Amino acid sequence: MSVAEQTLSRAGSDASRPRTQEEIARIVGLTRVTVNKALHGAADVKPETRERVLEVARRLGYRPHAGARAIRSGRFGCLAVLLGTRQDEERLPSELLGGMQDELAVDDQQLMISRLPAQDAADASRIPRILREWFADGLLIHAREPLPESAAAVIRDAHVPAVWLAVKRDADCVHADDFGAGWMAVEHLMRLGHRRIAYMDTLVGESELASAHYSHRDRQAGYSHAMQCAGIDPLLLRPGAGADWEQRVALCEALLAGPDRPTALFAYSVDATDVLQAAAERTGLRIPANLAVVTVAEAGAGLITRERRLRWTALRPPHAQVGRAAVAAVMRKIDNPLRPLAPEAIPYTLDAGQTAIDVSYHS
Amino acid sequence: MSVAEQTLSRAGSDASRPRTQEEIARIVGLTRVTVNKALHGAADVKPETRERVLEVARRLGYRPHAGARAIRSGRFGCLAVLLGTRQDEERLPSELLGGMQDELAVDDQQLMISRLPAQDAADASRIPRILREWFADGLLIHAREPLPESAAAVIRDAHVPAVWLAVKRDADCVHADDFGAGWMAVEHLMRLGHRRIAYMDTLVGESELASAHYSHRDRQAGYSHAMQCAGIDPLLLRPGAGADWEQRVALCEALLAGPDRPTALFAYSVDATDVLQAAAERTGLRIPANLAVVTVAEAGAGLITRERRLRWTALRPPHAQVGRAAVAAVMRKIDNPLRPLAPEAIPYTLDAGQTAIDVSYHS
DNA sequence: ATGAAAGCGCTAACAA
DNA sequence: TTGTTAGCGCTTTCAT
Repeated sequence: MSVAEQTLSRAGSDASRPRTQEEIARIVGLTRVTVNKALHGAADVKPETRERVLEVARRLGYRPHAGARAIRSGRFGCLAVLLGTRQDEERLPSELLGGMQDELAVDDQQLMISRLPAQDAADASRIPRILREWFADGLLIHAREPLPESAAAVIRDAHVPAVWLAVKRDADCVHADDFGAGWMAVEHLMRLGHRRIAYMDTLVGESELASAHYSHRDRQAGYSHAMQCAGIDPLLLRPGAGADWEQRVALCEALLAGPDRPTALFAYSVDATDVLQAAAERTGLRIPANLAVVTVAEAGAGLITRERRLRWTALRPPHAQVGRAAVAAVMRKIDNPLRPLAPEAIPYTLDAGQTAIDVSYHS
Repeated sequence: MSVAEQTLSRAGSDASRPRTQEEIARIVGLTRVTVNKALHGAADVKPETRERVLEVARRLGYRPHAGARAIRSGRFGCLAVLLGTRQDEERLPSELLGGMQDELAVDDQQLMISRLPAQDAADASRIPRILREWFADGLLIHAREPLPESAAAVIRDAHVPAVWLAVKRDADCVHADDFGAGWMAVEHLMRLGHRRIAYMDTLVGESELASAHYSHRDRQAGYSHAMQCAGIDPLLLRPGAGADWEQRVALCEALLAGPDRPTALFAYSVDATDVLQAAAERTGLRIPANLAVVTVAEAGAGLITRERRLRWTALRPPHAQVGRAAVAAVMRKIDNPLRPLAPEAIPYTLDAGQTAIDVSYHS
């Protein structure tokens, strides 16, 4: 197809058509090869020639074609995040994304985002292109629950270096250290002199625990381990998903009303602190004057408004670090695809906040 | 380079090496051409041959090389989101992402996510690859504030079809209808019989209004217009960014304590409702029994806990629709790059919630 | 029903 | 200092 024909067939779209080294070459009166060298700053191109080439390239808005590069180099310079379809999988915490971007920037890599089909897709056309085609050098899989078998199979068959996020596996995964979170919460509270420390998880009941996200088991395990190391019996509150608001508050209330009530509590999530706040109010207890509270919460979580706009004492999920580590892991896996990577557990960080004070200040 | 050498130089990485039609052809004993046809289900390939090809392709984990495709077709089948670096630009609301993905799925397109460099980057190497190379067919720019000039220039020079999100421009933009939001809030409250309706924006002061995000001006303008249409004077509360928490509450308190205090209030954001709640409590007013409140809030925003866990009466930002519309717009622009697209303003939706009741029920 | 030839844009090796 | 040749993986056109 001649240039004239090209221009004709894409009438009007001229400005946004990719310019090629060939085009530059024609204008400057050189060959593609010399143009290429000039663009790459090769030593054996006359400086003056180089200038002319760069000038024309700039004028034309020339940009190298990533597809052509990918063919030659064997690398796209691009990773892909694969999102699950459950609500907590579909949403990518912005700090996680930020952490990924930070690490990606180190190697000047790009990021694609793709979503797994909602229904278990036997229908091949609904599988995202990122899995059907060779488009990214590696995969970051963000799915807290096991993937539908069809999807898992496609990923296996694609033979792409992949690392899993927020999941515990034998290898090739990066996740937050939830056992450590439980331990840290107890450690912090014990340093403040607390001994009777309870643990509450309002999201997952005892019966669903085995099949729930690992963090529910691990935070509790970390908590229990720390308690037992101190020679104290764990005190677990797990209303279960079946319990409604009133039942949950009542259960919590019963705990707080008892004679040897806990002086401190570690909450799985802010969801639990809502229940706790309601129960505390009913029993006339105040946070933190009568009850120390440590929870797990994003930095953006609300204040505890009931009292005096206090900031929660909280363990912050290490989203950014998980993102960075995961990207770094895939990059390593791209260089050496066959070697399994040891799982990485990234520690939470403690925000001392204002809802856990020394037990000696309790009234 | 021979196949043997290739295998050697990438020793160990064999499983994750892209397989080519050439490889399939060698195994099946055909040419690339026939293999290609078979893979595309061409009519002139013997069904039995086709089967053999597909079988080998599956066994090898063959996936077409997106780069090669892009070269031939002139399309990557991929859009890119460009994020600004301010905090509210860097974070992509998950519903916005979801909406984009929904629309992208229609045309089986991929999505890349890239970030503009933090400092105004004269340093060309810090410009994201998505702008330096030809990698995406179109751009979605998510930047509430004007971009640094260097970045804007690069985008212009790249000659990529681009649509702007959450910004008002003469053309090629998709944003929420904030004027409409102001209007809707007043309309809803007036239907409930309210007349004395105040407006409060705690984030941006009078002096910064002109340079702030358009939504601050538009929501107020929509509110004011609706009030004036009803023949009522607008009642504006805009403490300004300089005011601290106490000053903001005090200002609000003064308003609520007055003799002809408003019976309803429209808040720019939940930030304002925090102030409002504090002021209401001090003046002994209850929401919604004595004061109707409409705010703008994400679906995930907290409940108003102070009273009885009520859900805010709120205008929901149409993130998903904005995402869909923006993607659809870029796709149109890719087909016809020169033609400017008329700006699209997507309406908010009202969640009736529980914090605005009929004025006749007020006590 | 199958294949030969050509070309997309880029680049490395090797002349000239 | 510049150019020739070749090839990456895929696809279209035109033989055979």
